Amino acid sequence: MNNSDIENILTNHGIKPTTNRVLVLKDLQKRTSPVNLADLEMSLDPMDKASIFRVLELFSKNDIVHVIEDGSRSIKYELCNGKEHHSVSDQHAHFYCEKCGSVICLDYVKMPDINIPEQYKVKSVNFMFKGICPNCYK
Amino acid sequence: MNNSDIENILTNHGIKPTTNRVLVLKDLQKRTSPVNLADLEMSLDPMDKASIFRVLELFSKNDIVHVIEDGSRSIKYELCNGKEHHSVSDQHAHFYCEKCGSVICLDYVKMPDINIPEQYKVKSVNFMFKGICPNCYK
DNA sequence: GTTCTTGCAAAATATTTGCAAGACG
DNA sequence: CGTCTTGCAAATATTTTGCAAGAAC
Repeated sequence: MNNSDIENILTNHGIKPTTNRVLVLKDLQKRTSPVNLADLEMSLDPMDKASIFRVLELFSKNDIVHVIEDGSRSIKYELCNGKEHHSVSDQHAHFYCEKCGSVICLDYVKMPDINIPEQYKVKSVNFMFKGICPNCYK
Repeated sequence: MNNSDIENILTNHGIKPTTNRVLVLKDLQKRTSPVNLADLEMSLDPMDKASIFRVLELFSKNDIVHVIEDGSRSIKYELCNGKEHHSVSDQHAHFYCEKCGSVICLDYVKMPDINIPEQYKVKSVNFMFKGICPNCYK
C-alpha cells in the first residue's frame, strides 16, 4: 500500500493526512497484533509520545483503530478489520499471555452473537482471554 | 452472613482470616458490581491502600475474586459467583458506561461456549461491552 | 493571520514495592 | 525468636494535559 492509499484512508475517515498520522497508520498496518503506546513510541522514534497518543485518540474517535484492553495494564491499539470498517461484529477475541506479555489475535473466535438490551448503546466490545500461550507452556 | 461464615470462606481457600481480609471480603459481598481499589479505600477507610491491594491480590490468586478490566483505566474486582467457585464459565459479561463510569453486570449474558485450542491455558476471561448505559442515554 | 498540529515538559492517575514496626504463634 | 501481616512512603508505569513554537492554508 503506497502513501496515497494511506492518505485516502485517512481522508475517507475525515482526517487530514499529516506526516505523523500517515506514519502511525503505516506502522499499525504492519502489525499482526495489538500494540501499546510504548511500542509505537519505540518504533516511530523520534516521534513524540504525546503526538502519537493524540493520533491514536483521533483514530479511535474516527473508527480507524480498536482499543483493546487486555489486562496488561496498558492500552493496546489495533487497526479495524478491513482497514476501512469498524463495527462490533468485525471484532474478534484476543488472548493475552501472562508470561510473555504477548497478545494473540484469535481471529477465528468471532464475537458471539449476543443480544444486549436495546437501551444500551454499545460502542465497542472487548473479548479477552488470559492465561499462558502455547509458546510459553511448552 | 456472619463473621465465622466469612472466615470459613477464607479458610476454605487457604487464606488465613485476618481482620483486614475479613473486612475486605465483607465489603465485596455487599457490592452488586465490580469495584476498584479507590472505591474500596474510601469504603474501608482507614485501611491502607497497599494493604487492600495485597488482600485483593491474594484473593485473586486464590480464586475468591475475578479481576475485571473494563477499560476505565482502573482495575476492578468482583466476587466470584456463588462466592465459593471460580471458573471461566461462571463469568458473565459486563457493560461499562463511558459517560457515568459505572459498570453493570450483564448476568444474563453468559460466557459463550467458545473453544480455544488446547495449547492455550486459559485462566480468565473478560467480556466487556462499552458504550452508554440506559440511564445516561435518556 | 487564523487555525491546526506538534514536541517538550509536567501533571494526573493508578499500580506496585521497600522497609520497618507490630501481630501472631 | 521467626514468620506473616500491615501501614507509610515512595517508586513505577502510563496516560493525559498545558503551552508555546511551528506548519498549513
